[in-house]
Amino acid sequence: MQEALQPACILAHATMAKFKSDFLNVLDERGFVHQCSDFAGLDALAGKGAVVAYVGYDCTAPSLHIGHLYTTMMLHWLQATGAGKPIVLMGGGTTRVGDPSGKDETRRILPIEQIEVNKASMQRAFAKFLSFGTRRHDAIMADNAEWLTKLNYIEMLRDVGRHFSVNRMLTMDSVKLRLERDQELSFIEFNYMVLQAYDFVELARRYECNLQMGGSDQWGNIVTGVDLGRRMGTHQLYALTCPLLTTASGAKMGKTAAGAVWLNEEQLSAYGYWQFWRNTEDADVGKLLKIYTTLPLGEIGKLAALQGAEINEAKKVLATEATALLHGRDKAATAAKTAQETFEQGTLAQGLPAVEIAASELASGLGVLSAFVKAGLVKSNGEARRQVQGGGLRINDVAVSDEAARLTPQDVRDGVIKLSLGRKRHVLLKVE
RNA sequence: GGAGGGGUGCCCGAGUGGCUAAAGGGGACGGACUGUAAAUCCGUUGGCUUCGCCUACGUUGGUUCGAAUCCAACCCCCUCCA
Repeated sequence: MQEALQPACILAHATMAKFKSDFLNVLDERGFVHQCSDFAGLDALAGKGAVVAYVGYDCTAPSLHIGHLYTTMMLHWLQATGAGKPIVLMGGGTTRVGDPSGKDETRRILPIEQIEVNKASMQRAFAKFLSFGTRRHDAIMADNAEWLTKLNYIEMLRDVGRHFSVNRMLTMDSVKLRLERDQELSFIEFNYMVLQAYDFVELARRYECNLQMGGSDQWGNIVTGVDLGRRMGTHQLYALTCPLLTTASGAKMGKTAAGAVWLNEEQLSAYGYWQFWRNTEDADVGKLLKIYTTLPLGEIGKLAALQGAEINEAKKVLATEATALLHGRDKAATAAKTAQETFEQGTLAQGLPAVEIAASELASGLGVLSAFVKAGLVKSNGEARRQVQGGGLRINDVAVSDEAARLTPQDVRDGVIKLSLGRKRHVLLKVE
């Protein structure tokens, strides 16, 4: 991962390609490849445009986040390089069971209604990155609830269960870790990999799917599916995983003060999304440009090579390009403009997130503490009070020193009052 | 079913009757320094109408002037035995 950031390596691809197919070359050069069950075999399929690849997404939240987007971009390149057909598999069935991979604790079992709500809401983002339809390489969407919920237990055990060795399952990382740490692994979770393996076979039969992609923590589950396919007589199946994404300083990618970096606008505004990318660490810019934008590698190489403060330009490109892919060029440009006005010119940007308040509320004098709570910048008056003591709150760019102060109509500038927490987080109070 | 160990704040983890809104660490947030970066240093980290009050140490009761700390019952987890 680190080496991939060196300009020399980025340029290397121009002279000698590692694979025959554009698909694998692009994935490899852009940092999507961790492990593959058979590079040569997959390369040949890709070369013929005969790959049918799926990625499964469990419906555990109301929106996709940038962790999911990593693998969605693999499907994107599958389509973009003409290597094959993407299948988005919604885990309407598997989410009812819960994947233990990479988790220390048993996942809360979600109510079915919740899963359905999440599924509907998560699905929306895919169309931004994949083109769906009925032609050969058009993406399709499937839901494993369709077949998993109809399974009959005894039949399942006889047809599928007999191909699984418990001895081997116990050696898989997802299981082994729990056992070694004396952590509970319930039977329902233990069955997750069986269902995921079966999904692969089912997709192979229904749609001639021949490749499953996923994060490196899915390797065990995926190759179990490849194996099951062989035993159950499908065509040859392949496994391909991408590396675990961490920031250069070792933290998990994709967390902000407000939680995960969501793709749906209801969870995170286009401006908030832009800001996330703008605030990445220097050392990650090249890596993220390759994964989350579709800019040509040559251009990325130049941007990532910028030194010192100049790398900020690369971060702006990253933010705008990544936001444009998801929310469109216009919203990305607006977010960039809002950021420029706010941070570079220090002027009042109307594009900042806004919260409405009634004029009457202001007329009678609104306490600063509750104003910040209303704006959603702090959770309680107590937190606001502490932030005042630490010098973290500003009104119209002037630090708040008196926690008993009140906002009045005199504080309104151009119809709004600008509240800030720290240097970066701003909310406008819009007077109705 | 029997014996033992354990359940503490976002997480880990100290704490065996008042000095405990609870040590220490992690994480998170804020400040300083910067480049809306990293690293570093400093501060904050239950709620409220904040010199005070309220709610908190698995649950429910009890002892006591006073309990996270003692007692009882119950729930859950772990280990060994059956």
